[in-house]
Amino acid sequence: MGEPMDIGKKKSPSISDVAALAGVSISSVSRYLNNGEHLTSGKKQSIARAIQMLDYHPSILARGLANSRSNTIAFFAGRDLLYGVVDCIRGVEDAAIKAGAMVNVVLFDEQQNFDSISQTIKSTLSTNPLGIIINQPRYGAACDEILRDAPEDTPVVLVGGNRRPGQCQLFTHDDEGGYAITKYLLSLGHQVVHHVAVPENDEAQTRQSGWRKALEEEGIPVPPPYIASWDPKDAEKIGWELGQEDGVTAVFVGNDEIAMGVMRGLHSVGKRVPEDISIAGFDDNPIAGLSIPSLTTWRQDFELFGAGAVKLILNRVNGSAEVENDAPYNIGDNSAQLVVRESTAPPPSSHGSMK
Amino acid sequence: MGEPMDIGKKKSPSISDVAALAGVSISSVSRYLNNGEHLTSGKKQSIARAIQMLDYHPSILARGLANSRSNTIAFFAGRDLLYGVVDCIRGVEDAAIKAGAMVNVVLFDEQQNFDSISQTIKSTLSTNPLGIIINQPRYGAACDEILRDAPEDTPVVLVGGNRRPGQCQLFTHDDEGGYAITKYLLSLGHQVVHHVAVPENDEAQTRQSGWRKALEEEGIPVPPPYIASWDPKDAEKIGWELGQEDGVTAVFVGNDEIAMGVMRGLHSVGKRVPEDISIAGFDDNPIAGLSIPSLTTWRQDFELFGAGAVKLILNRVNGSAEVENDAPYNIGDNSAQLVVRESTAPPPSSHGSMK
DNA sequence: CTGAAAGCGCTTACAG
DNA sequence: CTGAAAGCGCTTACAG
Repeated sequence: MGEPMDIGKKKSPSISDVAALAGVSISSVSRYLNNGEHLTSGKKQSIARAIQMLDYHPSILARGLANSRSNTIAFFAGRDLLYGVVDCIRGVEDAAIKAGAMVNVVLFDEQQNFDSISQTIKSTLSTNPLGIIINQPRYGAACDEILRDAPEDTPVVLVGGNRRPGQCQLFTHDDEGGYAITKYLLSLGHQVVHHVAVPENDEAQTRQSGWRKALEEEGIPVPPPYIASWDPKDAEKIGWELGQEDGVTAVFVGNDEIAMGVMRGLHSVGKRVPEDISIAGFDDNPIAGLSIPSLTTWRQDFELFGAGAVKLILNRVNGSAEVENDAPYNIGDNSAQLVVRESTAPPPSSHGSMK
Repeated sequence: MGEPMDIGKKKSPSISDVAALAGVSISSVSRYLNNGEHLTSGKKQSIARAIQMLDYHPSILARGLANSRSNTIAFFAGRDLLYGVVDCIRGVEDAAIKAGAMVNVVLFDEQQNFDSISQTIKSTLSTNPLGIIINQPRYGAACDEILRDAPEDTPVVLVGGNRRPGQCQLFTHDDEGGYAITKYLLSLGHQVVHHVAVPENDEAQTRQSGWRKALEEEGIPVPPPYIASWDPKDAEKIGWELGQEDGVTAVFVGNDEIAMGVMRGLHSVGKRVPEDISIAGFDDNPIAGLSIPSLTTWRQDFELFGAGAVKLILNRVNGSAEVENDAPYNIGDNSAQLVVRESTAPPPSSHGSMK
């Protein structure tokens, strides 16, 4: 009974197998696994050897049950997975794996009925996650639900989205980027910079607010921004309009894909980029380097972002709350920067200024 | 002792709370949860009500432990997440949620040392997943390891990648697509179609083999394909070369992003697309509609693909093996199709054929 | 149809 | 330092 040489190869070894092989109690193995304290080095060694020989891996399930704290980080995001989110997930996965944790990616369909979303959230939470990351919580209801259901001692980190007072929340450099890009365009000699905004709530810290600030600083009247949708066709239409408007020589577009759509619209009315009109995007989506012309844009390191969220969770779990809940937090300051490519240039010879 | 009115709001209710409230045994609640058989309708109702009132959700952890089968599907993919994989994940998530299952997305870094990957795999498997999906197993070692460690009764579905005999494996329509695109280009009047291949093993059923077949069918000598890397810069260089070669009027490129790189190279030597050279891509990446000119390409429904993988797993779990392990499987035949856009046209007036 | 009991694999006080 | 025991929340034979 309990011979270590079973033939049925697939039943994976449990902690009791290890204990038996090492000749110690289950408790000791557990201690070894968790911190290694209070153990004779002799026992330590034999346990280590047993684990080694058996190729033992603790059951995440059992641990989670016993601990009421599983070794998993729940990552929630909308199913549309806009650019940036994927990189963020990658950053989360990498950081989690390094810390020996798993990631549970949960995508909720923002169109879906709330009940279904709520079910998913509750099931996920029944997993006793170590911590929770919510990416770009644009869909308020789902975010609310998660926040409501999460146990009080489970750290939650929001990434992007509207500011939610009282929550630990990471922000991208949207405002800073919008400001920098606009400044750059002005420095090229443009009299004014127009803006095509991504569909988002007009909050204080956005690409749009950065653009606005840069203009106001120079005393330039702020033209009404165009509001794009996520549909590229709309972007084309906007480009088509912009191309026919007078005095437009520089446009800062809220993201790279929309910028490409705008360029198509411009092209359709015979405007050249950057000879006639300069275009700048945002994000540094890999495609920004592939368009003709390639796009000047603002790069952000979303992987670093995801990694940062994991770090915050781990810190909290370990008791050190590096960030106050009520203070938004910008991460990785050296990871964001202007990337100048082919789509921006000085304005066409500036005769005829309307001064 | 056991009053249902605890104030501490966050401790979520367990099956015993439900049993107590409903006035039945835990076993009965469990039966209700699992199939609803052998229960008086009276009991059923009171259990239902109790679940309702308590907002009870079974613990995935405990279920997984007790069942040696958790309600989770493990999805493995390389961390680079090439286009298509993200859509596939989405399809997997949707289908899983509909079936009441969770998805555990695990990204392994193909550069990483094998030990680390192996650890991650074993931890994931310790979760007793319902089934396993491995996306594009390009990194053989990781795939081998998963296959080795997976319990025999856990269904594994491979998505794409090199054919692994004996495994249940889903394939995209690469061969068919390559064939169709090449045929289309020939039908436009081009004498020959060149090919820029994505970096992949040259197996039987690829975009490249489809291209080859189409050419051979017409008795056209097959020119040596260019082999691209995943680096767009290389694609530009290839475009630059192609633009200077004689007699090149049509190029089928193995994926949309690389096609955009090729177009940049062509543009840099003054070749116009499609007036001088027709370009076709592959995948119907959203960016294919945004380039100037927009790309003719071959669309595949990767979401359907992911959903198909889930369906296969669920079928197996339920005992009905719809697909034989030793037969590769193409899914969703009506989901793949040629998409004609602006980048393809008849060849420039065909005087001077080298016949 | 239904309940008491054992077990899934671990952790955590509790006694040595 | 170390082990026996109870418990985490569920499921599954086993007896009614």
